[in-house]
Amino acid sequence: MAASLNQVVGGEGDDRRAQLVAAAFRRVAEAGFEGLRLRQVAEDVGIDHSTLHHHFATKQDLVEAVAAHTTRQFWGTSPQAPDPASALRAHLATLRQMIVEQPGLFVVTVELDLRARRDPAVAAAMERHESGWRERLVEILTGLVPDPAASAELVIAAVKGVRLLPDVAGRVLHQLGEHLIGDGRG
Amino acid sequence: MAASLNQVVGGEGDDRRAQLVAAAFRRVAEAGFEGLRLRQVAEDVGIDHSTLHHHFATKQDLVEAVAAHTTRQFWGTSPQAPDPASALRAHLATLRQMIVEQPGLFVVTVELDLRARRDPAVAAAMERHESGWRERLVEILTGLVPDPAASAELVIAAVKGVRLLPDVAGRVLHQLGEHLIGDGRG
Amino acid sequence: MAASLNQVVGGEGDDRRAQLVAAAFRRVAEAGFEGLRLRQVAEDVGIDHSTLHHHFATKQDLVEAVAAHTTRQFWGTSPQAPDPASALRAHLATLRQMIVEQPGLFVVTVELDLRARRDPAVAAAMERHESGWRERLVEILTGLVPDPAASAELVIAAVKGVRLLPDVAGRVLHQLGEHLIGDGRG
Amino acid sequence: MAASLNQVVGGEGDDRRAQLVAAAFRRVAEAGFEGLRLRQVAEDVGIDHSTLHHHFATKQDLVEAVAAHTTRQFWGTSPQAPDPASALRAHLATLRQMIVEQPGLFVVTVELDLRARRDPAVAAAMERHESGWRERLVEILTGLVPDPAASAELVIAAVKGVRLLPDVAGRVLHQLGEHLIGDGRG
DNA sequence: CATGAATGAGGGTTCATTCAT
DNA sequence: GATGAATGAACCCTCATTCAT
Repeated sequence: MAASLNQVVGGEGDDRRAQLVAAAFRRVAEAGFEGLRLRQVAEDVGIDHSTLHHHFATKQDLVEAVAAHTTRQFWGTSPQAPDPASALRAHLATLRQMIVEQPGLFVVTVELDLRARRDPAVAAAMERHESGWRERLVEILTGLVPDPAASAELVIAAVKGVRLLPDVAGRVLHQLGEHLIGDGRG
Repeated sequence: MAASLNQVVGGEGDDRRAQLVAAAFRRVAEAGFEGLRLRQVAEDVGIDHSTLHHHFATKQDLVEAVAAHTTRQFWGTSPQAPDPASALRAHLATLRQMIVEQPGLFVVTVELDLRARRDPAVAAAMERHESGWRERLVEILTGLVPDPAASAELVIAAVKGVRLLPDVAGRVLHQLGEHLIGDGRG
Repeated sequence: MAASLNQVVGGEGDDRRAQLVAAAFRRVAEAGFEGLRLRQVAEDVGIDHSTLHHHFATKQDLVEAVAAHTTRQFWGTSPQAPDPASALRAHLATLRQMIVEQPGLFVVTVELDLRARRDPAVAAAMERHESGWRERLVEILTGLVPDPAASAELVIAAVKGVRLLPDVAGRVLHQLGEHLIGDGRG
Repeated sequence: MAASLNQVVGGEGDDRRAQLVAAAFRRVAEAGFEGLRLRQVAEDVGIDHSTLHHHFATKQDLVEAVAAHTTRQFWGTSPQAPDPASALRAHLATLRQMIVEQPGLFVVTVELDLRARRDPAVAAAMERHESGWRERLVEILTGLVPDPAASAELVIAAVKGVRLLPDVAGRVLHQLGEHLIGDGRG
């Protein structure tokens, strides 16, 4: 009774693992993996730092959970669009909005891209994430541009290039979209 | 004369600094700032780790020197081109070649972009570097595209987005270039 | 009857204790008290490490149980011999056989001897064990050697000295036995 | 000047490594390898615990130094004797005296014997030590007993068996000596 | 300019133990 | 009796930095 009430009311005890991952994510967004300290993560959640090891045996485990948690935040909702052009516009608009509203998410993504170079587990997570994104883009771009695969790569590159710059993301992605859409007309 | 004299007489000290910066640069390229260890840098150069502090009082000083050394490697040679289109093509070709041939340079650049978020000195260096690049791009794009400033931003974004991917850099940058050049005609 | 009933009804708990002691004994034989981990012991038995504390409130309790379990393995069977000489030979042969066949038992004994220096409970257990052994030896040696007490001490020392060396145990104990038996004759 | 004076007067700065090994040795004698703590060792010497790592990169290095330091304390002086019998008596008397006067030395030896089972470096040190001892014993026993090799093994066993018992060491070793010497007469 | 000893803060990790369920 | 979350002390080790030589 008390337990179920606790779950319903507070929900705080929901999942310590999730809390820890969220806290770690926040720390990485602020200080990078370079500045990720297990003691701080535990403190953020309000538990002893040794208790963290009860949920994540090693720091690496937590890092991998952060990678999964980060990539999971993409493509939660897939908006349906009547035509390829508006689908692309919607896609880019969503990304621009995410870049503006959740800058930390993209900071962590860059951190993960960098870490992937020395961390096979993270590399696998990022490749899975990126290939999903690529497929989605190719799907959208098919029928809109002559070479969907190449254009998808261009879109990915442009987004990656403005990930850390909310101020220019809108302009750049809009321009890119119009370029691609206009291209189909030519 | 003065330069060569400088190298002969007291230049060894400066040489050491350059050696240390180069070694640190290499370490960052391999292991990130997260994996940068002063002891290793000193050992790479063949001096005691205490001696390193005679050349760089603090680790931060070395990091800033790495930032300067990194940005300095761009735009060493500015190829002259008869017309804007070939100037842009040359610019992108140069970048593609650098990405392929000096991947470490771009890894460090991403590391610096990330570190710039928490390190004002690095931030200043990167902004200086990037505004120089932007100006150069605007110069090239003027007369070629309707909105040189916006297109420069797009180019920068695309390059940043493929910095870590030598395999797709060529395709993406080529496609972008043709887009921009073709756009001017329409 | 009572015994079998005990096993059926409430004996499982006692079984668990025995299992835990046996597992702890094995761990000490392999890794020493230095490497004794309650979690591993519990895991070896197939229970949660918290549950172990229901059977042994503290690690010290388990250690003392291991000491008791270890000393209990000696002198289970007392072979009857027609004369003192063959009694001594049988005693030494039994020990040699145990050293060869159950090396772990003697490793733990050495561990216990060492721990006894800082652990009064273990010290008491070992003293009890050793005085029983000594009495038995004096009994055997009486009528065989001039100073049974001193010779018993010599036998104990020699056995302790080859406890960890199954390869030389046979030779050494045999030689010692013949020395003692021959001595009586002279 | 000050430095040489310091060396002459206090001698304390003589060798930090030696001081640390001595302190570690003392700790092992008291608390076993199980209770060896680098922080305490450093504190005993009066330096920060991190400084200890400047002299011994890892705990294992210190342990190996302790093993070397321990075995080095044996056979420092080799007393010359006119005949084998008195040579054996002198050898055993020396050992008995060491056991009585330096009990810690033998406690550490037992600890090392035990650790040798899981530590190849320590095992090598102990084997070297023991084979040296064995050779010396064989040399002494040759001409005194029929089977010097076997008797050497018996002596080693007996000594090992009384290492931890200063009270009985004298009696046991004396009896053993007379046994061996008397044996030659028969 | 170079060295090696020393520092101290802090890192991840381990482990026996406790407690609510 | 059994579990899993939590604790806190302690562990070995790392690293940038300082200082006397």
